[in-house]
Amino acid sequence: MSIATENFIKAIYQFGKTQGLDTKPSSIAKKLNISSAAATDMAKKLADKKLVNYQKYKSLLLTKKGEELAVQILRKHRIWETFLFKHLNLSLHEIHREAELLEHQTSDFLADKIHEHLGFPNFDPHGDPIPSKNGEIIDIPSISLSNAIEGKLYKVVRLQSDKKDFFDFCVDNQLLNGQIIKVQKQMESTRMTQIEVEGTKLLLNKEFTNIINVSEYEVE
Amino acid sequence: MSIATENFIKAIYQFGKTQGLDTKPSSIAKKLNISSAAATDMAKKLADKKLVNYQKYKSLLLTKKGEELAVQILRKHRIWETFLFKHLNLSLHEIHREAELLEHQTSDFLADKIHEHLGFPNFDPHGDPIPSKNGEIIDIPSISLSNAIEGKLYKVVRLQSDKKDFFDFCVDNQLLNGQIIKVQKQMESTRMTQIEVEGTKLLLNKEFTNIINVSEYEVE
DNA sequence: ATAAAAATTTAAGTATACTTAAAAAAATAA
DNA sequence: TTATTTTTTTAAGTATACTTAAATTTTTAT
Repeated sequence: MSIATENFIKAIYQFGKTQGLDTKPSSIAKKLNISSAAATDMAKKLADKKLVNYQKYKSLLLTKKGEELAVQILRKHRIWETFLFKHLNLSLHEIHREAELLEHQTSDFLADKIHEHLGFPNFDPHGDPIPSKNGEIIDIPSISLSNAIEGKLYKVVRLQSDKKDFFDFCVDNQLLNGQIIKVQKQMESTRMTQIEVEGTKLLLNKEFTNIINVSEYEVE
Repeated sequence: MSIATENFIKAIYQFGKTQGLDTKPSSIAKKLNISSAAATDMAKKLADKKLVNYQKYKSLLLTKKGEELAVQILRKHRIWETFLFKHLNLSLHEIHREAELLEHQTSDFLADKIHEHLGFPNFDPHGDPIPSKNGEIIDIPSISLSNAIEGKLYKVVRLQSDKKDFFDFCVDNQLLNGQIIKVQKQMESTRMTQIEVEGTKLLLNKEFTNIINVSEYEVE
């Protein structure tokens, strides 16, 4: 499978499955920086290969085969991220950038070796689950910080972004995986969220809160 | 630079520089499992990009720019090999296979990080030098085992092959980098070499001795 | 419901990286 | 030295992965 194909399949999977976004060819095109025409073209080719169900003017759907492929690419991506973070001390932003390249040239054999070397982790440094060899994905229920309830305590469980600015801000403000935070105010009109992290007040806009996933924190 | 381009440039470099072999398009084609026509085609394109000097019916020569590119790919290859050998315990055969893929998707940034993590080694597990960032290559003078002199002691300094059978044989017989061996007989007619390794006599044909490089061992 | 706007697809064309088959040049052998 | 063999190149064609521009379909707004 070519790199272009893998990235296309991956984009459909991520938009559809994990982000609940539209998977029309044009949406995928935007994500991959190619023209809509190129995306339609690719969609048809992938339909020939039974990786995608394609119907004119409709959203793209992965077949079972297509989804299995996507999950294995994701597995390699997240194994690399975990490795680069733990052993080479790269930042959350850097690991994504490098894993994005390496994932396409990683044999199943090598992915398994690295996973073993890491001690078979189930989550990557972003808090995203590492799919198993047979494609199982552990789901830790979490909600977007933008939907959290005022006054409650939450634990940060996922930081889903590939933007350097975002990660720099998170690191600077201790907004990292596992961190306990308190949601102080959800401001409906401005769609901003006020939280408290280690005694510091932070006012976050929706761009940020959409990307931070949290789970309710039960005080023992 | 595409993967095809990188592999082409690398093949010219290795045939010409380190193996003293012919670098006509057809030789490169054989190595890369493509047709001669495709190789001629590629040679012209690389000439346009000033990576190769191309003259009809002549051997291919890398320009300065082409050689610099080849050396940096080699650097990434050997950094990966060293890493996969040291940290993931892959065999000499496996590291080559995986590095062959990873080298093309490795940023300069990542290569440097891995190199640093390894403690800036100068040689890979095959005994081949890791080029520096500015392209310098340490040359340890060595000769092919096929040219070694009867009765003398030698140290194995390089195992240059990418074949599993070869490495399995070397491992089984302690023919590894750093190993001290004694050359007992060079048989002119059959072109075989008899050596002694840790008390065991081995009779090696030219296919093997060509690939094993040794340097004279001075007894203290 | 229909016209205008927006999105999507089709069509035509390009670059890369190949293929096979033919033509041309170089190497070799009588 | 000339003919034959071998090698290399050229020519024509294919698949992938794109592009822009035109045509078509869908969506939205009135």
